[in-house]
Amino acid sequence: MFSQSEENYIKSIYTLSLQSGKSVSTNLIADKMNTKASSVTDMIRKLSDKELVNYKKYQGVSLTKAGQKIALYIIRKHRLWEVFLVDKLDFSWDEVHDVAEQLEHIQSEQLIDRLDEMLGFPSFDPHGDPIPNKEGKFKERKKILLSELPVKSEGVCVGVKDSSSQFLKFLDKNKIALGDKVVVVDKEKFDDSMHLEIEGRTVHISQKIASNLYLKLS
Amino acid sequence: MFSQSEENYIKSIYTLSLQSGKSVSTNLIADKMNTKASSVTDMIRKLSDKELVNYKKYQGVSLTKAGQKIALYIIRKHRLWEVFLVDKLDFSWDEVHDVAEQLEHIQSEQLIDRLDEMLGFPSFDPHGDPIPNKEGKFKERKKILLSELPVKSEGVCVGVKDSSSQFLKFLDKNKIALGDKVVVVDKEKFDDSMHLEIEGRTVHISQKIASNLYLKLS
DNA sequence: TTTAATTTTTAGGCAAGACTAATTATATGT
DNA sequence: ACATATAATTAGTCTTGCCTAAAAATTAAA
Repeated sequence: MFSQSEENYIKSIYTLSLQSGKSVSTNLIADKMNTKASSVTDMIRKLSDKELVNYKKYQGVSLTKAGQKIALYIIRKHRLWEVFLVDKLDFSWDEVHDVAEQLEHIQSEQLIDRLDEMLGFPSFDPHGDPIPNKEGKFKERKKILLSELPVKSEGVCVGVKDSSSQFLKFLDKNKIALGDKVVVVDKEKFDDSMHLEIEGRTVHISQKIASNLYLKLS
Repeated sequence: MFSQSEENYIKSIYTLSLQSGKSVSTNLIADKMNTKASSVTDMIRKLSDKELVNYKKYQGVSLTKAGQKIALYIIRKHRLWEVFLVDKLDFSWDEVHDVAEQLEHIQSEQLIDRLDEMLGFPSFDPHGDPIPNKEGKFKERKKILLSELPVKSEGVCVGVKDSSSQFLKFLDKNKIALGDKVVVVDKEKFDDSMHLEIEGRTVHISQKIASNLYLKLS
């Protein structure tokens, strides 16, 4: 139906749109995709011809309804494969991205439906990101960055903002996992680092860590 | 490492070599791959530069040791995915080929190792074809075409020669599956059709069917 | 063995997707 | 408002993988 390259552009435009809210610039896409602005312009014109993006020269792009539908389906596939790799093949959450990036392009609706079923129709992937259902709908969980929490408050770890291998490995090393209960014991005024109690243990983390961990209030 | 197209050529050359025994002609490859002889020549020169095939102009091609290793790894991946689809996702054996054709190109040794483990290190795929292990070794089962069996002999169904959807669906419809015990009750001199007893049931099949079913003697 | 038929290779081209360099719009600062 | 900086687009090229048509090599037939 669509080439891998087209799918990758659509996915990138989707995630960049989410972050910025409005239409996305050529350079931003080029940066994200490690390619050049001119290549982006080429592809955008192609996607525009197929009516997957709204595009006026020099005005940035946004996905059409059709484009969004495709984006959500690719994301669905990516995240389901991540769950599969972690739950069924014992990958750790920092190892799944590159493989899922390949698997997300496999074309077989039956495969994805069955996989979904086998995994018990999961709503979130191993990083806490929501998985669109067959209709493209998903429930965004009400979550807040740990760094935003005041002293004495508590919550449960439900996701990561940065899902780079470095960050995930750091969390593993410090035994911080999704589902863990977190209490904010104290905050340092000087560097905004935080003293926490995680599943009973005392932990001290930097502001940078705190601003990449999502909690749900409990 | 190698493009999908390169991998597909390598796989085709491998299977055609098995059948013919000797080096494979350009036209044969073109036929199998639904492409043109000139395209085959192009690709063969490319593979020859990478020392994956032995090639002298007008003399056909054969795989080098390196090429064989790659072929076996692709076949390993293809057949493991077929087992996965049938055993874990309840695909029927006539539905798996196209999806496995895509999945076989996913690059992740870890993925394949874990998949292999999850499936219990299977030795044969759903059609009875052997699965190479991590080192590329596999045991070819001693098997014989049902059509070669004399009256009164018996065996167990272990594989199919033709694995087209039509043939597999025919077998399903007639409740003939791998593992079934088969007794040759009688043979018609006129059309070489056979009267069988399969798992207790009486079945009458044409010569064409019999010459596409592999049995192991029991 | 010499010709005819077949197979294979070469030559030249096309589309997708990328790139560099040059050009044109838009945005910014004074 | 105007010059300049930045961003986006166009023009032209490259590689991969495919194609058609023509030429060359091999094989088969008389």
